[in-house]
Amino acid sequence: MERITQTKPMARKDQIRQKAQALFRERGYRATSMRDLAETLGMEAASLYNHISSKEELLQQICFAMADQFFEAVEPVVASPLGPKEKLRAAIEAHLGVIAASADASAVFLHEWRHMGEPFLNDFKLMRRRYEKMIRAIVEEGISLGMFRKIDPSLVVRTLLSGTNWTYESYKSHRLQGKLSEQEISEITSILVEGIITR
Amino acid sequence: MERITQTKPMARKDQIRQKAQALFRERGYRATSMRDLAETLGMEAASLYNHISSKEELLQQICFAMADQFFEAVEPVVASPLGPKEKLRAAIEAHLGVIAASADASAVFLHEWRHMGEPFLNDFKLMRRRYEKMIRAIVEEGISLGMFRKIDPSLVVRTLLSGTNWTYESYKSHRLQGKLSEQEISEITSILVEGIITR
DNA sequence: GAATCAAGCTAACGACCGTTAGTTCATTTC
DNA sequence: GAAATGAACTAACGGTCGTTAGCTTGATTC
Repeated sequence: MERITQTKPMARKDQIRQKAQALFRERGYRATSMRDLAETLGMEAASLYNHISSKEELLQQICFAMADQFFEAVEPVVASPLGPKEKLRAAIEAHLGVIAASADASAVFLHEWRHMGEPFLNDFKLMRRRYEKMIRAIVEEGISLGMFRKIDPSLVVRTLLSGTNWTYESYKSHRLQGKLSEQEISEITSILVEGIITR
Repeated sequence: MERITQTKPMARKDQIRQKAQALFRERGYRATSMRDLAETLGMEAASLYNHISSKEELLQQICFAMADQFFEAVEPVVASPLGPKEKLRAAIEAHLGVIAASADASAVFLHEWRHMGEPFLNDFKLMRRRYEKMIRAIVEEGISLGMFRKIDPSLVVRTLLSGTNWTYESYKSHRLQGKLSEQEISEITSILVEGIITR
């Protein structure tokens, strides 16, 4: 029988990562100690190092895994044949969908990335610039077709993305409370997109 | 001759507060040590305690001073006789003006408040709720007059405020670079407000 | 010119930090 | 059943943290 690699071996590490996401989100990376993290997992701090190699590795994996998720959700939208208005709307809904699917990790991605060391920090900044550039391209196309108002596209993109960045607050880990409905996600998108459409 | 109280005595403490704002913003509260702060001021960490009583006192004063500034800027707008649309626009421009005037402290206000201890933390949360309620009243009035789209007002307010919260990034301390112009502030406001107006 | 005082200094405290070393023990593998 | 492995443990390391105590010094006050 062939070996099915890493079905159970990964389980414990994933538990650690999940708790780390929750704690890094709630208290911040620097204010979360390895002893705190271990305690929520019912183990000693030193035991964590059977599964991970450092605290910062946890942060890196959380941040870059989320980056991948955002790209995987938005890139297909950008490549689609939609018009600028529908494309921008779909891109923002995709962005919001990723946050909704991984609220804890998204909060870490949005606020704790700066505590990574080099060279990861620089990689992260470059990645984020690439992400904004991708969305900016939609805005620029919309402007050149006269469908969007003539406003500095990078200013527009920052305002759009920033306007979505509170939404993870609606998803307290493990709880149903406050979860945003499909309609609410659609409304947030609408507020942001309608603001830049020519009338 | 009458004593003019605290013209120079406050100078050093204000220097400390200003450097603390810059460091707390750049590195985060927990990642900034009192020794870091002292070094940027050319003194030893212990000497700071001739002027302040604790690290957390610095954070509290920064956060609550900014809260005062936001209220002082926006409350007159709310009390004014403007219609909902103009009132909301003026409120957001006032909010952006406060951020522009104190970028470092605004960044701390927006991101580092959670590191305050009780009871200050709870006071802060109540204050913020009051601020959002104040702006929500404008939105609710606009909706009831049919001038704004029928969208959950607290969702609207969170999106509006969140959409402004990236702007401090344009103001690197002590540098002219990237400063937002009056027109850009007006454009950001326009994006956000136009998105909720009925058409 | 003596006294006061603001504002710096050095030294150090106890607490906590991330991490390593070495051990134990149950489970899995051959 | 012996050997190997995974995953936990205890103990401890060197470092940094916020903060305090006590001292020095130069300027100000009376």
